[in-house]
Amino acid sequence: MTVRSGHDPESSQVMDSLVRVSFTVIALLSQAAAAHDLSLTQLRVLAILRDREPKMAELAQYLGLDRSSVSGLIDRAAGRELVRRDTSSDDGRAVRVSLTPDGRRLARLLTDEIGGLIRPMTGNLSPADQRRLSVLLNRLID
Amino acid sequence: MTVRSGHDPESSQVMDSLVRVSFTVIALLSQAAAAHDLSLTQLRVLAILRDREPKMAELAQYLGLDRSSVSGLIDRAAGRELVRRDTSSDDGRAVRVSLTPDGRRLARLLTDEIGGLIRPMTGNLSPADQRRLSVLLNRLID
DNA sequence: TATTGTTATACTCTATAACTATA
DNA sequence: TATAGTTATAGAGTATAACAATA
Repeated sequence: MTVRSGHDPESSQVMDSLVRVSFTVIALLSQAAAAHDLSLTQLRVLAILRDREPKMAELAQYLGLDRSSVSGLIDRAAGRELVRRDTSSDDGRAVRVSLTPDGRRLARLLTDEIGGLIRPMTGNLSPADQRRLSVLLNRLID
Repeated sequence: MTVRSGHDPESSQVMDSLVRVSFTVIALLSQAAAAHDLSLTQLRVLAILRDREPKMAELAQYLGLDRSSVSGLIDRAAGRELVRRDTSSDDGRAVRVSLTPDGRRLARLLTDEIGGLIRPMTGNLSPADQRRLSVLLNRLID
């Protein structure tokens, strides 16, 4: 995936390295997920639910997916006992999703394994360069 | 997607920003592809074929997919006249894949549109910082 | 026999449209 | 009526296994 477009060479080069690194990182995440028979999307579900117990519509919002797609995702995750559906007490229509103990354990394990996969890349940099990279990356998304 | 693991804080922070930026970049690429009714994988196919005319097995290698999956991908891309299959002259079993003129036009257009989507992010950085970021990112993957 | 590519099959992911139940 | 969620359906992406053609 090369991004060439008739602009400043700095701009093209940084876009190019960004895209290449992004594909690499996402491939590592997918690999970690696949090792536990999870898709990248299911990995995202577990990551989101680590810090939240959203309603279905909120989860769909986080994931950027249609509510109907999330129904299927949660069906399959619940079938594996990774997540649980609870009907809301205040709104009889709403369904709140949360991690089961198994789901939380797997989420933690995945976090560690992903760290192990990415660290070989970042380990090429000195701690100071890691800080610099982190600052520059954060300025891209803040 | 947060990567926490009991190591140096620099290491965790850079991994975290890497993952977040990677998701953002991949989402932009998917968005650019979707605007032309392409999946991220089909976008990758077009990008790979810009510089190569691989055999099916080689293309599968580049994509990291099974040959059977690539058969379907190329079926659909060929159905849209974006790519062409040619039987190899030297090996009667092999099939060589290449972009059609339409495919090449679309690949070029996508390159420009992706640049337009990513530049707002990188535009926050000075040319000097862009160079620094590029150097640091390249050290992750070289 | 081994390799290249395709096909058959099955499953996940995703969206759209139609539906149920609740507000 | 409007909203939350599910279901039905369809299509893309993916892998595994079985196959035909060629080496």
